Amino acid sequence: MTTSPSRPRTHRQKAVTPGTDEKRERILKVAERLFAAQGYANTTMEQIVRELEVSKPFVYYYFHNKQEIFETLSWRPAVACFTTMDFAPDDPRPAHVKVIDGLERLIRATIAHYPAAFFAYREPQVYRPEYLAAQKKLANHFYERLCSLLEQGRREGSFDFTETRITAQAACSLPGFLYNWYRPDGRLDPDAMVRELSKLAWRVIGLRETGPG
Amino acid sequence: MTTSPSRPRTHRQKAVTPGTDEKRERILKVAERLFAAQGYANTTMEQIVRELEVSKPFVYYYFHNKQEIFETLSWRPAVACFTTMDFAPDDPRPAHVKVIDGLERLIRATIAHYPAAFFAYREPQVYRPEYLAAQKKLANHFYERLCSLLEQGRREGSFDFTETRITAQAACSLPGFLYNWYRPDGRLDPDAMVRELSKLAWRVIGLRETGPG
DNA sequence: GAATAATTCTACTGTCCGGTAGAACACAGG
DNA sequence: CCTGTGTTCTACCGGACAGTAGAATTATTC
Repeated sequence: MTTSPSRPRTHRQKAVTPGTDEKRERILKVAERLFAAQGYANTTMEQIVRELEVSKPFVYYYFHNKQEIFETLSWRPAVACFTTMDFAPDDPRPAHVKVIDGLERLIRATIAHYPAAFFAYREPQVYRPEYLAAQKKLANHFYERLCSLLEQGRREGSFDFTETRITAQAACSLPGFLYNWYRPDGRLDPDAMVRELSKLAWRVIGLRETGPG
Repeated sequence: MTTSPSRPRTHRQKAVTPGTDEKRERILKVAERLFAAQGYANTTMEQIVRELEVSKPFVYYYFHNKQEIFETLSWRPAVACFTTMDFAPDDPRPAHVKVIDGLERLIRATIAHYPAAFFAYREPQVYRPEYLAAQKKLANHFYERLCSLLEQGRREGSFDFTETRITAQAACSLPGFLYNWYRPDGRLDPDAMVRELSKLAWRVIGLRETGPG
């Protein structure tokens, strides 16, 4: 589940001329900044091409439409964030260690993918149903893993909570709500922010300071 | 600070004929539902008047424009939520009790004003600068109170945290991020949800189970 | 260097939608 | 009823904007 649920590719993308990826990335970079600052509807293709100093058909040659740009931008953060509770089948660590690790990875991934990581939270109505379905699948997968690990950790005496699902959602609210106050140029550097927020997220799940083992 | 930073009133609103408020509320109710489901840009005045079974000038008689409807809907929740850390000057309770109470009130107010309470989080780019300034003033006021109380409580040994501002933001992320997963018709009734979330928010600020006093 | 394909352009179109002009209607006071 | 004011209507406008037609240009292949 690392490929985007994108539209069927036309002949154009079949021939992957060197430079195509770079041009797509250049478009995406500008679009990301504008979408983040103004929202989807208030960002016009006109603005995007003006900042790129190209014409509209240039962009439409690399993307089918505005929506595809937005979905492309949104997909990578979604995958990065919602796979942070995936662990190797032979990972021997106990559940509570995995949760601690996973939450920190979630927070790190969220900050690493600023600001596109928040697009889906802010404007879910922009996406096609197919995209939303794929994203929901990722999210369900994530929360099932997390809840399962949480209950395992609770049985082992490492966590303390009553409502599993709500506790999971609450812990993930910390990174999820970041877009509302986090600024990359803030006082704390990203690493310090990740550590700080992780500690707070661990409290939500009732992590005992002195767990077993 | 309980009046909206709205446009100067025209002659029309001066004559408050009985029934005017009801009609405004009726419009607001429909608009709130549509804005929540589809976002601001995807909701058309056409849709709003169709659901109301009136004509466009009917709505434009009670509101200057679409934006004013959105701002009106957003303002009441903003006031309700951002005044939850205000306490009477002679309130004798210790800081940690005020914070506990305030956080619970914040969560209750957020849920009570579902879904309009989340409009500003999702589409801040919709508002006029004047509105945003007024809202920011409310928010600053709120966080100053909260941070002040947090540090007071920490000095008294009731809380445990290092970064005041981040801790405050993290605690408020729980209600703030609710729009992403809370559904009013969910398993828990609103009261139970408020209690549950409050307990989790208290953990974020390092509330000691057995505080002094 | 001719032929073909890929890339990028200028200039345009069609649609959607917020908002309005101006008429019609309702209703109060006299 | 007549007059003025408040309310609601039908019908329309103008602008913004996503997306495209078709030509021009550049790269590639033989």
